[in-house]
Amino acid sequence: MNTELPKQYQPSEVQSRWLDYWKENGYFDANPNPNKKPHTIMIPLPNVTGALHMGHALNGTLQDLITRWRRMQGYEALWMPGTDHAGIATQAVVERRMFEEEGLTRHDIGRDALVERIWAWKDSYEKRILEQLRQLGASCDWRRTRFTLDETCSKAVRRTFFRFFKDGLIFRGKRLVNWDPHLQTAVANDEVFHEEVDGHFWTFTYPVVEKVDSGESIVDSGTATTSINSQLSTINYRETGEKLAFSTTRPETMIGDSAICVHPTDERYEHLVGKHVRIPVTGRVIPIIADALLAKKELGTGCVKVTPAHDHNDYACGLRNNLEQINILNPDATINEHGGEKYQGMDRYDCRTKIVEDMEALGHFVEVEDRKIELAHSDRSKSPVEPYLSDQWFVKMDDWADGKPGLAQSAMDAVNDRRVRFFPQRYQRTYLDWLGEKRDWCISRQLWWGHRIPVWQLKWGVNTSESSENIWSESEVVALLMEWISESGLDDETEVRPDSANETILICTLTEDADHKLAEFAQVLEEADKSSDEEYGKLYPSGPHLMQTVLSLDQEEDVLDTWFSSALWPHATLGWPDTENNPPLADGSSGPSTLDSQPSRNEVLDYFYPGNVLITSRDIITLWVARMVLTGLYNMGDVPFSHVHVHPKILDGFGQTMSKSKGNGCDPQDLIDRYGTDAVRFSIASFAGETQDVKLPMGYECPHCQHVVPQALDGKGPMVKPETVKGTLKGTSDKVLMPCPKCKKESQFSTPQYDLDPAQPAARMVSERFEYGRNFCNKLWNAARFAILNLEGYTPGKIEESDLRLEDRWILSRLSRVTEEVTTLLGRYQFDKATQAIRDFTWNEFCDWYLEMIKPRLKGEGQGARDEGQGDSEKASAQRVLVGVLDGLVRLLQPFTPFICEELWQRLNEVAPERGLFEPVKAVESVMIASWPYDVDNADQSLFPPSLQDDILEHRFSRLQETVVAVRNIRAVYGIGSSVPVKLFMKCEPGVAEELQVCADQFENLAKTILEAAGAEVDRPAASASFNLKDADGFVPLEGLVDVAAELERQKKEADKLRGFIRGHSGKLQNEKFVSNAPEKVVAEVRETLAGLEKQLESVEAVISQLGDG
RNA sequence: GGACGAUUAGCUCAGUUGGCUAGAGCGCCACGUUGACAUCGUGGAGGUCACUGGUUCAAGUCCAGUAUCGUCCA
Repeated sequence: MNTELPKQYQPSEVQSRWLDYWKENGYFDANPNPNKKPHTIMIPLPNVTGALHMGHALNGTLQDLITRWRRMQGYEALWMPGTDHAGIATQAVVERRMFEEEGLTRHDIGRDALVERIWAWKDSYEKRILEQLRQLGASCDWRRTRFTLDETCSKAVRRTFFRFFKDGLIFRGKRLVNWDPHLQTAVANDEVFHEEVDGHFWTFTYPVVEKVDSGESIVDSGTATTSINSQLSTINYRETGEKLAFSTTRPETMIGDSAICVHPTDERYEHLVGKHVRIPVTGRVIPIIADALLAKKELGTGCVKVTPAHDHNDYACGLRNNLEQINILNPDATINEHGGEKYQGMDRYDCRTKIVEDMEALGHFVEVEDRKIELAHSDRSKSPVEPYLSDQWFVKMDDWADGKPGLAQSAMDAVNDRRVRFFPQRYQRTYLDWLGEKRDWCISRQLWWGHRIPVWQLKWGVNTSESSENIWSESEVVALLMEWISESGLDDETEVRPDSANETILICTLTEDADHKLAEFAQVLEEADKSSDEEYGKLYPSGPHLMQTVLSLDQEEDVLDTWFSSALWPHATLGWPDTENNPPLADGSSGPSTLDSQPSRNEVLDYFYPGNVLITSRDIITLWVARMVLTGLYNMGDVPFSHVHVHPKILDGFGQTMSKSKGNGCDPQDLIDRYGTDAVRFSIASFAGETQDVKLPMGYECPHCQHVVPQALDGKGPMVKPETVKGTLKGTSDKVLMPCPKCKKESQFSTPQYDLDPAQPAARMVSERFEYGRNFCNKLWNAARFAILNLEGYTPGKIEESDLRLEDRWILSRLSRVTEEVTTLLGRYQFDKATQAIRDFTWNEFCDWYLEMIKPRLKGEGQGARDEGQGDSEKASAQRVLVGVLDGLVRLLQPFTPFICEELWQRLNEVAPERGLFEPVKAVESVMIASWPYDVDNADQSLFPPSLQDDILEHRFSRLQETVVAVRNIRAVYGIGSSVPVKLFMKCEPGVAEELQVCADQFENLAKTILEAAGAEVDRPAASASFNLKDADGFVPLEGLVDVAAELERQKKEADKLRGFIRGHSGKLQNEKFVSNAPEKVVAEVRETLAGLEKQLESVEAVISQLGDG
């Protein structure tokens, strides 16, 4: 490897080498270590639905940055990797693909076969996801990689559910859910999107009816015969002749109407409240109610129909007014028995048509208008969802009856008393507001992919038609069950609770073993010959009347909400609930132990829990973050992390969120291949500020001619595609070719909508914004290249104070500040500012000034060489400082750009294995394990301690910089080439003059300028251009070159500028109120500034008058 | 509908508790390539800080309202 560095940084060559090296040395591994403090980050587990996108790249970069930083700070830093089975999302994606490619539905192949296919999908994407993370340089402890359905996580899920169940926190209830009739599952709110569709807005009437006195005969009004268990069904009604008009977009729901609602203050209907109407198509009679929240006077007729079982607002209204909830749909969205003979079995949309016809025929149709309707769609199946009343399982979030804080409150308390802190802080509000509602958590999903709800239901009923007198009571069944459980040795693994409302006994199981035994039991119950006393006698040893009782035992079909398992991530991954053994590693072992004897406790859990920071995006603060905190408190008695950093979202160039369906997503690998991992990481870190989301204009680079085709919106909606592609892409599965506007050749283009054909040329995604990072890496590379080229003859050695020249002291002062600043900024998760601080230092200070200034010394041509023949020692000290600074810089950058830093560290190890400012030592074998250059707890012991920081020196240096810039400016204005020497005269105080003289050699070096004279006695030479600083005036004689008129113009402009500032400042000082009200310090500052400005103006005016004379 | 955020140079963004001449990167213009880097260097142009009011000696910054955009929750 001892070859010269190439002129350009070539990332791909470097990356694979160091990934292997790090892995071989186990630098990513974290083990319990009593000599170090732990630092734990749990990855926001990516879904195995698909490959990682830019959001993941951002998320991963920041976590890796913090992990690498903490590792260098001496923490035992664990970054726990893993993936989420993502229930609905993954099942849907597999089902969709299966249907598209083979025309099969899940019902065609069955539960086991589908689950098998999903596992295959999971295996393939998990592999891809983990590889993507590796390519990003993620320093996860890969041995500990977890998956939410693996054995370790499953145990945690079962234990948690079991504990919830035992504590009475699990219950079953009916809730209005978003029902996806296509997938036949409930869909979470966040899995629903709204889309405008063409619809109709019908207006109908219901006839008002009144009770018929008992005994009076009924005239043509029907009875509420179809009503369900309503007392109304036994009462007769007749029409009063009045009609109530209302509008609806879903006429079929009138089958399930429970009321008509008006506003309480609506005078038009005041007299009708409390009366009834009849639903013409079913004949059912329902009340007219008043509800201020549901009805709006000014909207339409002011009347609305209320269908509590099929509309979210109506549901709430139904609860407020104690209305009946009438479910009218089957799971496939056909009408159920409440439709009666006329409608039962019809699809909801067919029924809608039929009802409209019937209403019209019955004379209750008023009008219809076309209207755009916001319709909820399932994100997974893309089909409309129906609000639907169904049986679901819940976790109770509310407080206990005795006022003890419940799960939600405990998680709120943790944030309120700052055990968990949000960065930026404003996000804690999202968390607290959401938890504050204390809504019960619906944890059941009607899916096949996931953790099956570990509950069995035991039902009992009558065996024969003979007599039900002797049927067992609930307590008798429970007693029998308990006896069986005890005999089976399942006392600790099951929990039994009667669910009287559903005439069911619930049995929660903790283990698979218990499930097996219950399954066997169920089998026996099913097969038992109910007529054989002998058989039954074995089963049910007690009681002679069992022949009348039949038992059935079924396992719950639903699976748990994905968030149930991910809520446990922070402790489940560490092996909880096993508190006695370390969690298994990938190789099956339990990893190194700090205990000599056989471990008797789970050290990994003890050591790494609670974690330190969760780094995530804001859209899962509620669904995930809040639930991790509450399960952590519930299971572990402690919060899962003390900080939550919420980073920005990545948007496309049009400010839209990236998504697969919009086609604007981007595989980070495209960018990594194009710009290099470090460049991508550095750029991403620079984007990660506190307020703004990240807008990324993207383009596609033509593989033939490298022309970049920008992304464009498709003109109608949010779809994004290369601007040369005509037409819409939505719903297309054919691969679309993109013509290049420049070379006219076609290529595929990178899109999340389908996989590229690797055999064909493809236009990959590019974005100018990543050139920021690429250019920076190249700059750093070349700075290091320069240093290494100039280290010939380097010897390690302590740097004496007397060896340090102005630029050395300055760069050390600056580096000390920057290391301190970056440390502070990272501690606050201000990645954008940290990145900028490092870039500015590297580019604008280290490269632009320091490297330029030491070039003469490195060549043995410094001032010392000329004046005193000290060339060798000057060179040696320059090399030592250079190596020291570069060493520090590489350390500082390692968390941001690990690959280039490792490469440079290794190169440095070859040419300067021993280095360090004050005590040169042999450098460690990898920058990953080098120490962080700023020690927070012990600043004085830092590599670049604060004692190096020197305000006065930095001020002196600024003057040098300003002088050089001013001379360069004059060169540019007068078109004097940089190789033509010029002379410089500086008029200033003697002290300043002395300081200028000290760095005279640098004027020559940096600006090819000879400092002829400096001091108070200096006069403006004739025919010179001039400039002025705060404490000095500079003159550059330009014999023959100076254009008097132009120079006069330049100086007058300068004078005008100064006068403007002076006006502003003196205005302030003349303002009585300012002088009396503003703080003394501010007033003094203004005075001082004004004095300086006036002095400068004086100088400029002197020059102007001379020019005028000349 | 509620909460939060944003609106500053052509583009993407910084701008601390109000306080000296509002900054950066990219892009643009001019000049510059015999050894660190053209993924570069030097210099420069470019901003009524969305709008309207208010508070203040002083507002990009604080307050109120308006407009537009975004996110989350309903």
